[in-house]
Amino acid sequence: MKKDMETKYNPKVVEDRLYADWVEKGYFHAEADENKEPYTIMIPPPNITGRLHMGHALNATLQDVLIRFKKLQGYNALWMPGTDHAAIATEVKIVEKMAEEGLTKASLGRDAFMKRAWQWYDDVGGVITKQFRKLGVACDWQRQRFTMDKGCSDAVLEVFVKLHEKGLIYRGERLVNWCTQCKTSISDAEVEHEDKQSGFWHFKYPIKDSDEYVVFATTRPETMLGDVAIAVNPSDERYAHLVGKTAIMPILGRELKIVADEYVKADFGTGMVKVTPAHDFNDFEIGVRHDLERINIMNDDGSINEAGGDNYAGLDRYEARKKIIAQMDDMGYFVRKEEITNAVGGHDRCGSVVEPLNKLQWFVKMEELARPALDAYKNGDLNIVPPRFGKVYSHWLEGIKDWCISRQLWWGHRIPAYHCEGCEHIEVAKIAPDKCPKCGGAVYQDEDSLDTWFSSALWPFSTLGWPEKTPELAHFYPTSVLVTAYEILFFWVIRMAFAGIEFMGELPFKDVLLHGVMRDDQGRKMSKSLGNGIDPLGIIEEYGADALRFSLATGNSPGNDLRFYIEKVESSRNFLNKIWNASRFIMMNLDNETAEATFGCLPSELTAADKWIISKANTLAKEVAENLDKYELGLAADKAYSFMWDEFCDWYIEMAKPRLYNADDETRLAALWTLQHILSTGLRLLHPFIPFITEEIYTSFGFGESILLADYPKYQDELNFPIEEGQMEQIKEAVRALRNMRSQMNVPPSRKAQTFVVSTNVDVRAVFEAGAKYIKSLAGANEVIVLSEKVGIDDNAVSVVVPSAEIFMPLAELVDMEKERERLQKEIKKLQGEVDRVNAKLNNQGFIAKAPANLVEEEKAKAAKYQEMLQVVQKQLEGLK
RNA sequence: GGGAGCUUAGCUCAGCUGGGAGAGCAUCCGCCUUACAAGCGGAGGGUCACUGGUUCAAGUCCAGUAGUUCCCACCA
Repeated sequence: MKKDMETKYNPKVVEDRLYADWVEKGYFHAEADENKEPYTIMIPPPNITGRLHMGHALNATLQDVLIRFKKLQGYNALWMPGTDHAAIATEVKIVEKMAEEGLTKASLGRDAFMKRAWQWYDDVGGVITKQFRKLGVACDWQRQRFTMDKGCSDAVLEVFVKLHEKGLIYRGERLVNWCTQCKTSISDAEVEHEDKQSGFWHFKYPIKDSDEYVVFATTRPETMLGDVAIAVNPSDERYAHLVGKTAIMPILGRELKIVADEYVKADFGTGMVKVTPAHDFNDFEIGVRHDLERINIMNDDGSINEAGGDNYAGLDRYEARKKIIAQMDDMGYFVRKEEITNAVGGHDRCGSVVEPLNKLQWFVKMEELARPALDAYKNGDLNIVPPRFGKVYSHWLEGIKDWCISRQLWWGHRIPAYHCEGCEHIEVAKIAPDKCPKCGGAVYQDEDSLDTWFSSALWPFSTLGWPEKTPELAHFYPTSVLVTAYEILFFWVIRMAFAGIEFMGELPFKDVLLHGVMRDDQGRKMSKSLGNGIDPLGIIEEYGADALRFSLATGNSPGNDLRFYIEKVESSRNFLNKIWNASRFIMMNLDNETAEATFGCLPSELTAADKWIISKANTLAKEVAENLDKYELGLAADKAYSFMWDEFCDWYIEMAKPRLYNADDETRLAALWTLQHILSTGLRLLHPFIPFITEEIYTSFGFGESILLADYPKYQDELNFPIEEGQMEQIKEAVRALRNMRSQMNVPPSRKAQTFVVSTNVDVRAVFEAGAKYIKSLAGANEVIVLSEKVGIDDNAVSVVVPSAEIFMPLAELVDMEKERERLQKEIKKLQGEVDRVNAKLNNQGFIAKAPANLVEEEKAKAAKYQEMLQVVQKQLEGLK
């Protein structure tokens, strides 16, 4: 059992070995078992194109803390891992790679492209999950899934067909957000609006058979090629006479209806709006109301098509813009240019400006699906942490528009719709029909694929086997908590919520824990484009996964962004080393015999110090578990940290030393027992945060086969020792006071002195008799004499006061009486401050009358205590004079 | 145009249901005390952005102001 331990903890030699061991022993694997209570987390599946970044590290750490915590608590804990096919992101990468070889999608063809894409998946799709393992995540890798694997794809088909049957999926011509670079439609959630400085060009169009003009302004002059009308507000008297007349778009000579529509604001701009139904969402609506033609003037790549006329066809949209301005100017129809800032939509993947284009696309009707997801939140069935994001959730659902789910991509789930070549019929089915069920004509599958979030929305149940009724699905669904960044709320959380309700009949998770995004040390969001990301793998290489994890889990609260500081990792590393060395110390003092002897149950000869630390650990266990259950991971970690370092290492271990070093001490075994008990408790409490080092130490001591098989510490009444806690606090206070005094008086640590404790209280004297050894070892006393009155003590001894006792340390030759007076005066000032503050409270009639009785009593006790201490110090000062 | 967050020690941040302001890092002083110098002991440092309100009591609850960050939004 006894092992030699290095003076410094070296994660490198530990982490990979332990992780392989955990996986091999199947500790992360969970089977459906109706006799156990499940605890389930579905990982937010990382993109297969991705590389591990700090955001993953944060996200994974939080989930791992929760999973390990619940596992130790005895739950049947399942953390389901997997990856996302990331339709656009992946396809873009593959296309880029192909371009290097001079290939294009068109030249390769769909089948060959897909073959290539799957090859790429086989080659690199597993990289990200390998990287996750370095973090120590307790994922059930046997159950790893991929959004495009057979099961998940079946679920996608099932959902598509079912929603279609219910009439919730439809195909229609609508304006969609179109990325001219990726040449696909994208959803509203994928558009990022950014305020940009933009030209605001004013033009006039002549009115037919009149010498009047309509004057309007636009930020996108190229869309004038698609103008079909001019609109004014119906109540705008200035233009009432124009309604019904016809304006002329001079470049194309097209006739434009002048219509009245409420959408137009009379007091903005000129009060006249050009209407381009095929290229603007509002104009589209106006067009519907007034039955206007939709003239599409743009190709998929953003260039102008033949509808724009011979002079413009083929020109890029921005070239066309310049040319139109110039031509309108030449023709005398340009009025002026202003500058305004307006929100320009860009594609969140490639950044290029999104064009609203009129396209035939597939949509999910959202209203009916959104309502129950909204109700679930309003009923309180969905607990969002922190709660403020609940408003964001409900606001988004309330204003939700139909979801454009078709993408003009090949990498993804191809839409299970089959078009008849003969009639107009479209057959939606899981299995491709041989021929058209209507007319018997040949059919071909729809070319489009689905938005990547369509499959992610099903993740909580598709990964458990749905639509099959598997035991896993019955046992592990709904999941316990979803942990993700608040950025993903719209994309994913909301869609999982309504998909879960629709297909499983209940929400896919009870709690949603939202965390912030990672920022660099200057507060900038870590991003690829800024190049300010810090590689978690590099940090792990240098400091270990535990240090990284601990630094991510502490000092942070849900929903708040987190700055990455290497100093914080270092301080976490130092903490690990502290635990390591404390363990090493205990190990050094154990031999085979004592280890065996101290292994049993609670020994009867526990001292006050033992009971004090046992009691503290007992309370800690309760608090840490409570914090974790409330997702206060940072608080939980902080508490465990300060207990292990400040209480256990700095006080208890130091107190145990004299007992350990004295072979004759009859409480020696009790100390060894307590050291191990506390160490074991602390390791188990900390294990969710720092799994590797805790496992390494736990097994080195032979506490068990694996800490993963251990029980989480539980609060036990019989381990609660309030009296001993009070006694030890008194000893600690005396030690602190003496140390403080010695430091202020510049007494070298090597200078030991006789120490007298004087108290009229017999119980207090007993406490100090028992605690004498601690005052000796911790406060530089070579002898401690406990007295009931001050006799036989050098008048020039320096003194400190603690509640109910006075302590003297004769340091004659070292003491500067002037300094001592100053010190005592300072002490008096401090105590006087306390007395004043407490008295102010007690003199407040409102406080006495309305504050809780126990609080008033406490304050009274404090008043008495400080008053007494103050008098004692004052007497000491007088004694010096 | 809506909505939300943040403002606490030099820096980065905690502070749960209101009851004597905390941590880490940094700074200063003293220590190679046989687990650990990635350490030990001690110290300094904050009118908790501002104003008002509720309360016996406010960093904490409410209202407003300022600065700052973010999200949503079709003002051409």
